Amino acid sequence: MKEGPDISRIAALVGDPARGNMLNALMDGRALTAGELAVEAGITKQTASSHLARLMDGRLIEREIQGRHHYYRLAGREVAALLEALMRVADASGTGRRTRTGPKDAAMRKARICYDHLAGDMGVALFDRMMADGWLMEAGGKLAVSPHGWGKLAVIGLSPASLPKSNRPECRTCLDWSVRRHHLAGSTGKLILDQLLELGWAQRVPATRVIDFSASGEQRFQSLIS
Amino acid sequence: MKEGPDISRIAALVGDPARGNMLNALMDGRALTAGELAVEAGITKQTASSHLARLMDGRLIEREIQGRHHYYRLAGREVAALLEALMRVADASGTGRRTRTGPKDAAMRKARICYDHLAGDMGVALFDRMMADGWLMEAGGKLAVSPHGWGKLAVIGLSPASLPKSNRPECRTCLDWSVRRHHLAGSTGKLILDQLLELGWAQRVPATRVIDFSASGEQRFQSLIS
DNA sequence: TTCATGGTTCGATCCTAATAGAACCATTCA
DNA sequence: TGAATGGTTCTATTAGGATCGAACCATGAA
Repeated sequence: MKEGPDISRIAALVGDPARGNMLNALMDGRALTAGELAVEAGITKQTASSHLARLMDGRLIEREIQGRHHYYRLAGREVAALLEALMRVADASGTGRRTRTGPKDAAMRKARICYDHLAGDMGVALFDRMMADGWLMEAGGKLAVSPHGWGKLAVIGLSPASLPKSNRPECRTCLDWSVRRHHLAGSTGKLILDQLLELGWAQRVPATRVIDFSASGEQRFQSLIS
Repeated sequence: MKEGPDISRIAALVGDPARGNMLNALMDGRALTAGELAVEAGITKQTASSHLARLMDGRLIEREIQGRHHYYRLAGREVAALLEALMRVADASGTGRRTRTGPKDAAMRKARICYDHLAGDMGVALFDRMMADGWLMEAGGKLAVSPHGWGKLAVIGLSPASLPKSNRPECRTCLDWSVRRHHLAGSTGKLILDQLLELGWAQRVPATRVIDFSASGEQRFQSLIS
């Protein structure tokens, strides 16, 4: 009776601290090399290689080989969503025992990248506004940006033509780890974040998932959603 | 460097097959005794007791003691959501290697209980209809049943007075493991499922999470959402 | 070719944690 | 009170897997 449900097979993969660190490092959607991931996890490259092979086997990550560099990335949104769900439970579980919320932690709660879209307080605030003001609409069982919504998004230079041609859902919701409410994911979520960075309203803090808004950028963002 | 992110601490708890089986058994929202969980996991009661202590420590489950019986249940919706997220990834990961979808599996995909609300094809179909036909509305940043929605729900004997007095969110969405789209959770989700069982349109299949609709029950359910 | 760099494979070691036997505690019932 | 049942604690055993040293393979540069 060593079979068990498949959920344990997956959970055990994330359950090792070294692999957890690796997956965490990949949460910003970028692809990292095996060596970088080894450093990230604080282990030697041999050990890292073994872990990466197991993660590949479990289809949690994907590999892209370029020359002698092997780049690894998360296998998809489902995996990112799983990691956020874990953080949410870990956050609830950890309260009361060691809630040492450092300064970087505060920045993470305010605004961060979640796979490829905006999360944290500001991500949730944006989504709230979109829902309350009818930026989104129901179309064929799926959620999409309404004409009114596109009118608003035109302010930051976006139009329906900006959407990539793919079968990826236009709008999705993603449950926020820190705020515990939904924010916007899907291709529109990615589109908006990309544009915020493009406009210089905010920038990524290297080696973290933090999104740092400039003073004027945050001001403009606030006026956009008010 | 044996610290690692907290996500690994939680994932490792689910990562053991015995604990995974236990949590899986608790996914139907009921509370089970330590002995029942031991049988469910195929281990002795001593071992089960040790596992349950660890799950308690990680705040994944809660205990309620009644006489000599110790009842365990999932600690909350977040935990149930985590397990569904795991199933979703496990499902995607497992395809291609052993997709032995048995008959019970088909029933699970059609209709099942997810913590305390309806999931599967029928749960998603209900939620789609609710969204498309304006059964829900935005109120103070939260989702709630609209007057029109209550009119529809009156058909199965529900009214706003049916809602329990609690601070639990009235409506929430839960990402469906099998269909990979949202279905309705929250107190309204529980309310509806309870009523469907009460009316005899469907019943639970013992020892599983399957919800079995009667022929006439399914027919009436379909006419409700069409 | 030769050397340096980035990754993987192999083998040996070591440590954690899952497991069950035995004993113990608490509650219910006769 | 004593017997039966449900759970927990303690202990020793055992197995799986995380780890790294060493060797090996592939790519790119000199």
